[in-house]
Amino acid sequence: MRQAGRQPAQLPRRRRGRLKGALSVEKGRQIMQAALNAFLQNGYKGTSMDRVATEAGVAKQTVYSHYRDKKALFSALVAHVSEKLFPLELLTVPADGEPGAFLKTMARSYVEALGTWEHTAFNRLVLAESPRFPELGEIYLRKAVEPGLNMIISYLRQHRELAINDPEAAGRVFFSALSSFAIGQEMLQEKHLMPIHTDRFIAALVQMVTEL
Amino acid sequence: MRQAGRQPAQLPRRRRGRLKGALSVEKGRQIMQAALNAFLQNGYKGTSMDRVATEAGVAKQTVYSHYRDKKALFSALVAHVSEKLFPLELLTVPADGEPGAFLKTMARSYVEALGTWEHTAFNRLVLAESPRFPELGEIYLRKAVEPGLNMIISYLRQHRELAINDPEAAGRVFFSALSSFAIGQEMLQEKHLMPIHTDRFIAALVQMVTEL
DNA sequence: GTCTATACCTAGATAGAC
DNA sequence: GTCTATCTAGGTATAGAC
Repeated sequence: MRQAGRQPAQLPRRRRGRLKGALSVEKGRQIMQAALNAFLQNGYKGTSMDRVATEAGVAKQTVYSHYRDKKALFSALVAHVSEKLFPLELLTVPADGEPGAFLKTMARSYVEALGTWEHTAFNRLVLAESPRFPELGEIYLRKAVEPGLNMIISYLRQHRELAINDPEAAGRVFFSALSSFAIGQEMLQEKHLMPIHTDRFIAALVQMVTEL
Repeated sequence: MRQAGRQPAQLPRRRRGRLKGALSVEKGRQIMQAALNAFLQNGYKGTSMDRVATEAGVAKQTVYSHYRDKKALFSALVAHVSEKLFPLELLTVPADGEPGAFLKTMARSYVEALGTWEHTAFNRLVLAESPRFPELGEIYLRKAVEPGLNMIISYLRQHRELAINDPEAAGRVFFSALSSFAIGQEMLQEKHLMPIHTDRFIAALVQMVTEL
């Protein structure tokens, strides 16, 4: 009797469940996309839940039905970005080839990847909010920094002909220089204020590493 | 007649002006100090004028009598910090000495200077707010980056025995690596998550520059 | 210049109908 | 789950007395 009220097998009116919730997954994506734009553009404090809801084209309460509060939305976004934004394809080490050429190619694609708007904005967000969200820094290091760093270190270690006596430290120097270059050029607009061509920077860096 | 109302020569009641405004300069310092702590700790949006006033031990309106609005206070703070925080003493080039030793010493003091809490917080603030306050990035580059960069470039250029064919690019690499190291270790807490000893990093970097 | 008090708004988060 | 409407706290900035 009571159970009949649920009409478990009848499927009235529409075929296949999620009658009103049919848009749920889609709205979830809209919310995440809106949050992405908003947080990357305006930072954590500068982003309001109102704005996220409006830009996602949903009511604010819908955002709150997907995420407990603002912090939860932000955490979900960080996890999402960390998954999507750092493709590890370019970290594959080719079987052979001249080290200088490989390092230049690798450096160029790294700088290019870091130079996109999304990467720049995300890096900015991580640096800005890491004291308030300590897990941010760790996620960033583990997902974005460490893989590339380990790759370059193992590469330098394998190529004995480079005669590098501390590959780990050398790898860090290499990686640090590239990061700082990309960050400076994009985040601080050095590209306009004190520009230097990417190829020239990379050439100098690679020369230092290879011609020890 | 009308002018007599101003009592220009009489000095009634107390000697030498600023009767109630006697604390004005002192309060100004308190406000700037409070603003410094607040902005460096919590960022622009995260800092309220209420909090600045409270921590300065003055009324909010007093803050507004010193600065037109929040943006003006922030700008004044940036100018203040840029003046105070970057001592150029350590940028003096010694007459002679072995290049490797000099570069190591210079790198060490640079990293040490960047490693203080105030520098870290200020760097964070600049990176976080530069899209909303474009002048921030420029001030930072002109005051904090360019002097040191120019020093190292001219040093590398003068020491022909290092056989560096592009001193400007090499200087940038040197500086970038140091900045990124300092930023990573402090701002992202790499010192805890993927630590490397400063001396080891610097040794590798200097070796790259000197043993081309 | 400095204070107390307040106007006005936007923020995050919730209530209740559907 | 989704919407409209609303609560409450805290934000920037101002008014007016002293």
